[in-house]
Amino acid sequence: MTLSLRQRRRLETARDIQKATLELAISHGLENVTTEEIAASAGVSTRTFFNYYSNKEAAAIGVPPGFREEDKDALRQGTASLASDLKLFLDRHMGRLAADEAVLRMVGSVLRSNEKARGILDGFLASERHELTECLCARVNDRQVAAALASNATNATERAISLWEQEENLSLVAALDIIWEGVMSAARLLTAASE
Amino acid sequence: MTLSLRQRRRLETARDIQKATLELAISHGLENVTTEEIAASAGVSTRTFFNYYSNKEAAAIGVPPGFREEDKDALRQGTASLASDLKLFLDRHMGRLAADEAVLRMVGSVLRSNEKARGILDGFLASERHELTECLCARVNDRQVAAALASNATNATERAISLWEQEENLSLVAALDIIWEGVMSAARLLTAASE
DNA sequence: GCATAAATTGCACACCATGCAAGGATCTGG
DNA sequence: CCAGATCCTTGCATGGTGTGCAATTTATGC
Repeated sequence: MTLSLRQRRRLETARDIQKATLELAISHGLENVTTEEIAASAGVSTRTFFNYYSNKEAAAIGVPPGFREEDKDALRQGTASLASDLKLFLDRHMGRLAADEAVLRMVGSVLRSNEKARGILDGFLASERHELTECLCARVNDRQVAAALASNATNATERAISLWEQEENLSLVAALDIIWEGVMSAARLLTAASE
Repeated sequence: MTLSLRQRRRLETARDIQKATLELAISHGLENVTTEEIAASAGVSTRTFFNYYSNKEAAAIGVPPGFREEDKDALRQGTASLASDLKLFLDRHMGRLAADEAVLRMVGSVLRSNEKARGILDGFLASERHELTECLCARVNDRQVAAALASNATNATERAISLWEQEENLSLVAALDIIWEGVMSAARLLTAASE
């Protein structure tokens, strides 16, 4: 086995706490739930709750999946057009997010009403954006351009998730397709008749 | 006079509290400053502090200037290329932000280290993005494309501010020029050899 | 097994944020 | 200029948040 008993238990309680947080948040609203209630519902002491997460908003968000090294490598070394390589990268990442749709939907609901939670996620997204910028520097040789592309990409992901939340019967990857189409149209509009 | 004594005083104390918050945050870090200290420094009671702002992060951010109706009208009814009309719009907005550079710099410093503050600002930016999306719908007739353009625009503003914070001797509008160049290059790269 | 490291917990404490009610300042119309 | 309405400020009480510390229990590696 690759994980020790201690490590497995740690991951397990972390998940238990997040699960308890999200369930209580969905039924009563995160603002109206105390850390004490969450801890009790997860079967740990209040003090232990704070050993895992620094506050209830962080507990609700948990640890979102980051980019995979393999995917980043593929993007850096891709030989197709930048647009299609980038789309492929986002598709893979989105596929990973889709693995936990239930959690994603609950987290989204919390984010809509809680400022603090948004801030925590925003910090996480900022570091993802930075990571992607570094990665894209291997393709474009200009940091500002790489940053613009990375912003486009992470924004597209966010908007795709938001679209998926609104529309029933629309998968995450299908939502990303729609959003990406918009991104490409916007790029064409911006370049049209300029210069 | 257009404002009553009451209204003027209200604006004034709101500014006093923000000023006190930012000054204390700069010298000690917002985390290490209590609402009690801020209130005392602003010359009001703790209770009054909370009558103006719901927490110290909101007090630090204050009320950022939103988009002007005149600028939005100009964007909706613009006849030049979309890219240049949008750039003009952003330039005007940035000029307005530049009017209070000192505050902007202090707020930026707070945002870098405070999650809750980021979340509050992010909520504000989301509503600005939404506003801009509505506005752009008058130009592009497709909501997803408008949303992509609006994201590009607000992201460019954020990155321009961040660049301005890093580089000494670079004005806000000059920073926006650099960032915008990157946005346009990115758009060209995305459209190149695709389709 | 046994020493070591890590996890859990209770407790104390400072800080945050809100409701309520009393008192003071400002505004409005006569 | 004054009386009532309205808004603003404040103190107080209260419940929730988050951290430091020390004691106890539970894995781990030798």
